[in-house]
Amino acid sequence: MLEKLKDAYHFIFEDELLNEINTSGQLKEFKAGEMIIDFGDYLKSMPLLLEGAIKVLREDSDGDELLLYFLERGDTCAMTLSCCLGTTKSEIRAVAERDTTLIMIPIEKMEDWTAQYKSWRNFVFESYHTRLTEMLDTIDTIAFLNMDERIMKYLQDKAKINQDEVVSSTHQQIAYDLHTSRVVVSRILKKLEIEGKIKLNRNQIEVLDL
Amino acid sequence: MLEKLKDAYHFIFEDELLNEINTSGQLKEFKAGEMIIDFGDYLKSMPLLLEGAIKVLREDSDGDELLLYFLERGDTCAMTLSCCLGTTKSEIRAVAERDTTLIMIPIEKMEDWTAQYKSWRNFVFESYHTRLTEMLDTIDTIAFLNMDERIMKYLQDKAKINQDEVVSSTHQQIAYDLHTSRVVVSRILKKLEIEGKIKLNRNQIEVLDL
DNA sequence: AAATCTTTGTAACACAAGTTACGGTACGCT
DNA sequence: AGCGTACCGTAACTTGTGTTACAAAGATTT
Repeated sequence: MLEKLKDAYHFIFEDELLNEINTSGQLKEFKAGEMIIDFGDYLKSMPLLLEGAIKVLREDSDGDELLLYFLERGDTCAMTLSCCLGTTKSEIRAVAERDTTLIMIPIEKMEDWTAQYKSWRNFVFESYHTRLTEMLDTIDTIAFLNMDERIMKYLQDKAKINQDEVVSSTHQQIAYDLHTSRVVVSRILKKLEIEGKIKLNRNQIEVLDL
Repeated sequence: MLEKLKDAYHFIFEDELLNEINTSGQLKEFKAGEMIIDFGDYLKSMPLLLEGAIKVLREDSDGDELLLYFLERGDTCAMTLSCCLGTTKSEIRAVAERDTTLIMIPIEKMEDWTAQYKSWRNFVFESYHTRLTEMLDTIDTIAFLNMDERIMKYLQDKAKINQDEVVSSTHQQIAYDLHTSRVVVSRILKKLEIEGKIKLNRNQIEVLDL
């Protein structure tokens, strides 16, 4: 574990802190598709992402979903972060986008480290900052783009996150993430294919325009 | 200034810190409608809200606006906060919603206080948390509500922020904030009036259903 | 009061996106 | 091979929202 940890975080944290994380953190693995956090969960530990990718979702009262953003190595879930501190319920759902390993840090440690390590404080602030920026981007996408553009952006993001220009999703799954209907997705995907931006196959979409 | 400061923040900060804020902070006043921060501004100080209210906007590449949220007494602009730390440009515009007084804190102080005062750290974390929550709410509103509901929510929020059930805005101003057109706003407002939820007058909308 | 400007109301139309419906095609299973 | 299921394509229609156009009502200036 220490190796993976150093691999991902040695730029950010000093050795002493890395060792602390190593001793008090707990390694957890999730298979692609597994749920990591659900709405309303109380969190007693904070996740640091070592490998893989996580997608973070929002849900409304009718159970309709909406993708917020993806998390990659080196990220932490800032929403979780603030939930930990406030011991409030989770406002989001987190699902493993692909096989993922993360370190769970007990929240008791967090306050100590915040007081003690400047690098930890910077990391926490940095995380909040990137998360806020990501949220702004999400808002821009929903508010200012039409569905064609949103789908294209979604595919590009997903290709990037999975480091694979072939996105393995059904039209229905995309529809859930973007809070629209399957028919709309199919229609627009076909249009994008005709425009030469993607190539369609069963369960697979090749993104040509990255 | 110290009085106002204590008035708004004595629950949160210890006396020592309040005194520090008092000596290094600078009082600023803005009239309703004045711009406080614009897109791309570099920030060399962080605002603490003493009195009044601020509205925070986002803008897309075409210059179209969208209201993100309102700030009240005791709030700070978490976007600004993270801009300060990263010394990056402002991603948002902040406009005085009504006459507003705030304290500008030089960013150099912030790091000292973060290391030194637990109450300051808590305040910063708390601010990030409420801001993220607010952003989630904004996303919910845009993604899951239709325009009727968005307008109603907007009016209720605005009435609350200004502590006045009469909202003094033109239809055009509302249209800008919600990123839609004046005609749409007029149409829906008329409908809401017929439903008995509001009462329309020139430049004024009385919110009956708070 | 006349002229002008701002704000609001309303109709008629355009268009993107959501819905319903149904057929076809690939895949897995027995 | 035959059957059932999941996935995809497409047409026809509805709905919500944006657009254009114009007129009327207040407010402001001259």
